[in-house]
Amino acid sequence: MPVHNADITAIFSEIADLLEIEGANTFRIRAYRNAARILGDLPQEARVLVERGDDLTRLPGIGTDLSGKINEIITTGHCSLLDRLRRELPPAITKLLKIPGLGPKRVKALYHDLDVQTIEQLHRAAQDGRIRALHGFGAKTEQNILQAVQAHASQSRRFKLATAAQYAEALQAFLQAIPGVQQVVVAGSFRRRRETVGDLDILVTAAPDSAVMQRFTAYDEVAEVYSAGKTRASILLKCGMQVDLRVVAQQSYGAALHYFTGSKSHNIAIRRIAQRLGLKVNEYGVFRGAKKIAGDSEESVYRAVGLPYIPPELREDRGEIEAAGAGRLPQLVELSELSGDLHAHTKASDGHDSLRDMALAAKALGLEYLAITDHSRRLTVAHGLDPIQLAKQCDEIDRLNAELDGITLLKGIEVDILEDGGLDLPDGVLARLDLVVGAVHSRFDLSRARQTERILRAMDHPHFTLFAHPSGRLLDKREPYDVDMLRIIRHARQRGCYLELNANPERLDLTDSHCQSAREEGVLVSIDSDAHSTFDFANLKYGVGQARRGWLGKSDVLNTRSLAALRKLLKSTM
DNA sequence: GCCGTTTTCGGCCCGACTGTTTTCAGTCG
Repeated sequence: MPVHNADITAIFSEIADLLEIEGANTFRIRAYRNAARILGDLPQEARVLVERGDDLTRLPGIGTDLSGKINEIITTGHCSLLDRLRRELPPAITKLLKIPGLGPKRVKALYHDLDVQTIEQLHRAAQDGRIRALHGFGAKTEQNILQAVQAHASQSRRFKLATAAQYAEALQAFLQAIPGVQQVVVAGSFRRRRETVGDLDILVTAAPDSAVMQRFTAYDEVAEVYSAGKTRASILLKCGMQVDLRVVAQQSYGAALHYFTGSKSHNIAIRRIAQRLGLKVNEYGVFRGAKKIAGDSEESVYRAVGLPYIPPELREDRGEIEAAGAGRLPQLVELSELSGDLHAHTKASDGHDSLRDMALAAKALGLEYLAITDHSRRLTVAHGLDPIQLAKQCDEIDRLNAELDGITLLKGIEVDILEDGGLDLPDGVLARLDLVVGAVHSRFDLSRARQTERILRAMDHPHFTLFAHPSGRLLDKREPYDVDMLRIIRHARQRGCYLELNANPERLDLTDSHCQSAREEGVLVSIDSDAHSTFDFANLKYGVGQARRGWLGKSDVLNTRSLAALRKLLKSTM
């Protein structure tokens, strides 16, 4: 079995957990966590880098020791340090760290004094009242552990961005209406537009005498209050989502927003730079000694550490700080820059609205063109179109285009890519279309080699334009199929075709890192709604968020082109 | 364990809240 980066990440994370329980040097532990993160974010397999003879110590945070361990893992599939740690500590003990309120010190005490090794044993010890007797523990802590263990089974889920948005917007409106409240911003991974969010982080600026904390903890959707102080509170909503609220004075708005937006590793990197400059960054501002020199705006925070403003979507410590320092930050694409949408359905297949209604809705959004791409015949559950039905739809589009002003419908199809890489409709039929969107809707289980071959062959088809929802994943429901995405991206480059970034919040497919790869390889990405009703065009904003996370600028996105420019590009691929 | 415009040692991001203890350790974000 080849070793993937995810395997190395898992090993380093477990080492960090076990070292922490052992009471090792905290900076050594941090080095392993840092390395796990670096491997997790790496766009290429470390195995490939090693095979190519690359020096892994070029990666910041990887020194000779960790580089050696990565080599050991790739070669043997094991890490001797982890093997040793597992002999010294019970294997299930790191699971205890997942219980909120339990950190390494408490886990160590529970193990040494009560021989608690598993969550089941922890549950029993708490029920029996044995925990309260330990030094440093008490009745309240024992009670909290018991509750946390019981909640643990039902929790630890992440919410899709669009789901989180519903709760976030309601809470934002609620908080904004409280007297004394000035600004309310949903920060955290929500503001960074991650595809899923674990909790909501809300920043409020308010007058010192505002009742925002009392009102927040009394919000009628609150199931539990975890903590509530003067400036920070943490609650659980009835839907199972945790919300953290932070209140600061208006003059700290920028510093607090920066701090609360994260990511954690981005913030750490910024604080490190500040430190080298003799500055201190916290949520109240940027300080030289006791003197505050910045913090009213995020721009001022970045300026103080010698950097231009970095958009939230890029703040993952994946090279954005270096790019900002070198003046190489991309100008990220905006929703308003989309000129059209190249993937939409009507009630001819599995959509809900007519051609005309879809066209008018797209026009109302300010789009210049909309490609109609209903399913092809093989997808019977979606009432896919056969050649005759498709020809009829093309005639209808011609009639509508003659009639409608300000919006142009493009003739397309979302054609099934068959198991052997063929397309579900004959060449002669596809030739009449403006674009052909190919998609995989079956046989998700093929091996990596066969699935990749299948898609490459489909792209070789003379009329193939755009590869839809390239990984096939459904967030929380279906894993992506196994493909060599880099090969697909490079093949698209050779063939002159394009990749879709499907904006449906269930998909958000391409991933951010594959968007980055597409950009680096010079393959344009089309941000499409995959709308099945007029309402679904609203999802384009999630696609744009994902594109921004993938460093895409206007010029990297196919459907920022005007209709005339798009037609030229489409013609050159045919 | 990593790193260097303080460079091979001595640092390593910073603050809030809780519970236990009574001045602070542990945990979390």
